Amino acid sequence: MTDDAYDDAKLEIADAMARTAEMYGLNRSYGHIYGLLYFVGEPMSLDELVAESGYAKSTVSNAMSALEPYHLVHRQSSPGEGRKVYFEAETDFWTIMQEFFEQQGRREIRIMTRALETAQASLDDAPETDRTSHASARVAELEAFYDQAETLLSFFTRASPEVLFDVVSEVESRTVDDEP
Amino acid sequence: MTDDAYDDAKLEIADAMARTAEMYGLNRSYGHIYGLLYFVGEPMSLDELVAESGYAKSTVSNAMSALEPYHLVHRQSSPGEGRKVYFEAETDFWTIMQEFFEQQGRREIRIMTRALETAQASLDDAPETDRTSHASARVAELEAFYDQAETLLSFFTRASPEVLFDVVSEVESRTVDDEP
DNA sequence: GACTACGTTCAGTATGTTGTGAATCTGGGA
DNA sequence: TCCCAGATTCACAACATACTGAACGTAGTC
Repeated sequence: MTDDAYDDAKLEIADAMARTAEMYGLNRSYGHIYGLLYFVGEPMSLDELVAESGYAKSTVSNAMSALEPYHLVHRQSSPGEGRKVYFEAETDFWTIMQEFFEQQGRREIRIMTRALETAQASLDDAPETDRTSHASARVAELEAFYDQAETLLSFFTRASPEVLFDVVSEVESRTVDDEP
Repeated sequence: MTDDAYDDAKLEIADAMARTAEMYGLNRSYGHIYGLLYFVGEPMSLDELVAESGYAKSTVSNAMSALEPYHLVHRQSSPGEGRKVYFEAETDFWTIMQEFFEQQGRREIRIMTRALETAQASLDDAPETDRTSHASARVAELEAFYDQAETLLSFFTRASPEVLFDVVSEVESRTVDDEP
């Protein structure tokens, strides 16, 4: 039971990470590999990860390349060990989350605002009818929404967790005070 | 140029929605169809959506079934029109977003906390070694993170946009005051 | 400068997803 | 009750993604 209990725990975490990764649009198995790396806690080489995970080396290599841009893993090469690289799991989940939502949010905002500008321009060119003015209103609504979204996004991706918690507990107590 | 400009705008929006949907893990074409419905602004039947989008009826039907749980579309059946149903796009993006993150966030928290409990139990069963105590620490960190995450999630998915904006501008001005 | 130990890239297979038209089901009206 | 107009379900073809082992490239060592 000695190794097994440890391995059970490891696989439990890796599996949960796999499912979570999927929710974020990342590859299931990349989440699994990240979970192993996170659980073990110390830097591992590609070959160690292969042994640990059972995936092919190419898969693990691709996983690392995919996880790096999100800063979920860090690459470390130690001198005197040739080309060998070690990977370490990032453990600061707040930063990971903030970066993720920053990236995704910015992308969405960019896509939508560009489209909204173009659409607005088209509608302005068209002769005004019921349809076009209705559509213009919709476009304007969306523009307003994304303006607001950008403000909130900037705040939440820049604020420290401490500030966020202060704010929440403050507002929460404020609300309680307002109750009859 | 009359119809064309209107249609250009429509497709621009639909395409942006398609790409955005993809970012949320929803089917690209379902996002496209939602975009059309949103842009047109009035309820449409399946057949109208088929004509509008060019997709097969089964695709549109599946799209509606997929979008309904997120409350992105609403089904309306008017009496005296047989079985015919009309679909209307939800336009309140704040609520949509809040519901989405509520669903996703809860799911992630559930998956992770369950796994963390199980893992903790396994580790408690195992004889204490360097590995297990290290892993226990990791598990505890994650538990702490998800506890905090739950608090923030509850706040952001329940607060009205007005409250959120008040908070942001308040904190923002506070920060400015603190500058030298 | 050549060998070695590694990481990365590549082409192929296996698996999953998307969109379709035909078949099926079902509520409402006659 | 029997149709009919509509929605839903299904099996399938087209397409995309994931994982692999083998080939390749390359930094470091001798």
